[in-house]
Amino acid sequence: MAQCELVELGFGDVLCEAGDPIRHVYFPTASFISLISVVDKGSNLEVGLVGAEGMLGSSLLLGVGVSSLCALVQGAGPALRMEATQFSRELKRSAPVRERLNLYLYVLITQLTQMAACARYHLVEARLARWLLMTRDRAQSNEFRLTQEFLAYMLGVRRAGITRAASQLQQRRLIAYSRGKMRILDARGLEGVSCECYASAAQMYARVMA
Amino acid sequence: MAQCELVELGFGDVLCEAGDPIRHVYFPTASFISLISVVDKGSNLEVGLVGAEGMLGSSLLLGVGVSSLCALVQGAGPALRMEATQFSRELKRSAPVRERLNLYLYVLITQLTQMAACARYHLVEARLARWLLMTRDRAQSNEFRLTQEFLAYMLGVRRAGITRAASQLQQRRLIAYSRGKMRILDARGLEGVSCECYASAAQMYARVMA
DNA sequence: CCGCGGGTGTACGGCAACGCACCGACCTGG
DNA sequence: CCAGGTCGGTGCGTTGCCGTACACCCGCGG
Repeated sequence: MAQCELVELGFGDVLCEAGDPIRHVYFPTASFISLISVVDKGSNLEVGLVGAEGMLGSSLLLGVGVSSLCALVQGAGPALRMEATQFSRELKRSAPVRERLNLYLYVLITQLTQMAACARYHLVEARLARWLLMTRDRAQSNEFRLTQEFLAYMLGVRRAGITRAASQLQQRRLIAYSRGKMRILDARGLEGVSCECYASAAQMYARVMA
Repeated sequence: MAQCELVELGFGDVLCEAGDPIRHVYFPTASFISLISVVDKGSNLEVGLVGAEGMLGSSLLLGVGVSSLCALVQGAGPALRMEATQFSRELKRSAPVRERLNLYLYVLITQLTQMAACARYHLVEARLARWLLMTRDRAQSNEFRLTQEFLAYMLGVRRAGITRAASQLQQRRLIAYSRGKMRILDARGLEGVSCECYASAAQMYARVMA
C-alpha cells in the first residue's frame, strides 16, 4: 500500500494498448476497467471486467511485462497504482500477496474462457443483461453513465442491436435509461434474462477467493 | 522427468471435465489436447490447443487444483504425466521450471483471448483453416484423422457448416479429405484463407518462449 | 432563437449460420 | 452378400445480426 499512488481514472482513458509494455499496475477502488481483445482493427471484444475485486496488470505475476489486451476505463473513479518494477519486486518479497493474486488471475482466466463461449453463443439481449449486472457490481451502484454506442463496442455488435435489446429490457421495467444514463430497476429480473455466465462468474469468484 | 510416467492418450479421451479436481498434469510428446469451454450443455467451444509445446494443468501454477475447462484428447499419442501433488511440490522447488511454465501460461492466456474474438467474428471457413494449421503444427504431420462431426463440435458450428467450408478448401486444392482422413496439401495457401489468429498465435509463442 | 452535435429509434436488404431432415456413399463384420 | 453403422453432401425455411442510412429528440452555445 505504501508503494501505491492514488490516481483518478477518467472515463474512456486507455491505460494500456495490446502489445504495450506494462508501466503500472492498477488496483481500482471505486473505478472499473474493461479488458478488450483486439484481433483485426474494428473487431474488438470485451473479455474481462476489472473492478475493486481485482487488478490490472496481472500478467506480471507470470513474469511477462507486456499486456496482450487493451485496457479501457469503463467507470471513472479512483484507483491505486504502482510501478511495474516495484510491483514485481514486491511480488518476490511476499508469498501471501503472490498467492492471493494468483488466485485472482485464475478467476480472471476462467472469466476469459467463459466470455469466449458467451460471445459466441448467447443472444445480444442476454449478453447485455449480463454486462449490466457485472457493471453494477463493480460500480456498486444501480446507476451509471454509458451510451449505447459504447455498449455496442464492448459487446461487439451494432448499436442498433443494442437499441433493440435495451428497449426490450426497458419495456419489461428491468432498466430505465436515456441519453447516456443507465439505471437498473430490477436486478433480480435482469438475472433471469441474462445468460448464466453472470451467476457462474460471480459464484466462481466467491468460491476461489473465499 | 524422473517423476513422470509415460502414458498413451487415446483419441477422444476426456482427461478432465470442467470443475474436476486435477489429478495429473500432462506433457504431450506426440499427442495433443483440446481445451473446451462449456457454458450450457450443448454450447461448447474450443478455446485452446495443447501439444508438445505446452502442458495440461497449468492452473496449478496459480495454486488452484481445479480445472475450469474440459480437456479432450484430439490427437492420440504418448504423453508424460505427473501426479498433481508431486507437480506442485516440484514447482516449489525449482524456480527455473516455474518461470518457464509461467511463460507458457501467459501464452495460453493470450491464446484464450484471441480465440474469444476469433469465434465471435471470423467466418467458419477462416476458422476451419486456422484450426487445421494449428493442429498440423501439433500433430507434426500433414495428415491426421478427424471427422467433420468432431470439427463442428470444436468450432461450435453445425456439421453442415463444416461440410460447406471444407468443400471450398478442397476445391481450391488446399486440403484433401474423406471419411475421417484429413490431409493438408497446401499449408501456405491455407494461411491465406485462415484468419490472422494463426500467424498471430504462432508468433506470440515464438516471441515469449524464445 | 436557431443551429449543431451527441445520443437514440427505426427501417430495409442481405447474409452467414441455424435446426432439421434426408439421402447416398463407404466400411465392416456376420 | 447383405445389414448396420459411420461419415459426408444437400436442401429448405428460419433467424439473428450486419451494413447502411435516415429521422428524431434534446441540450447547449452562439
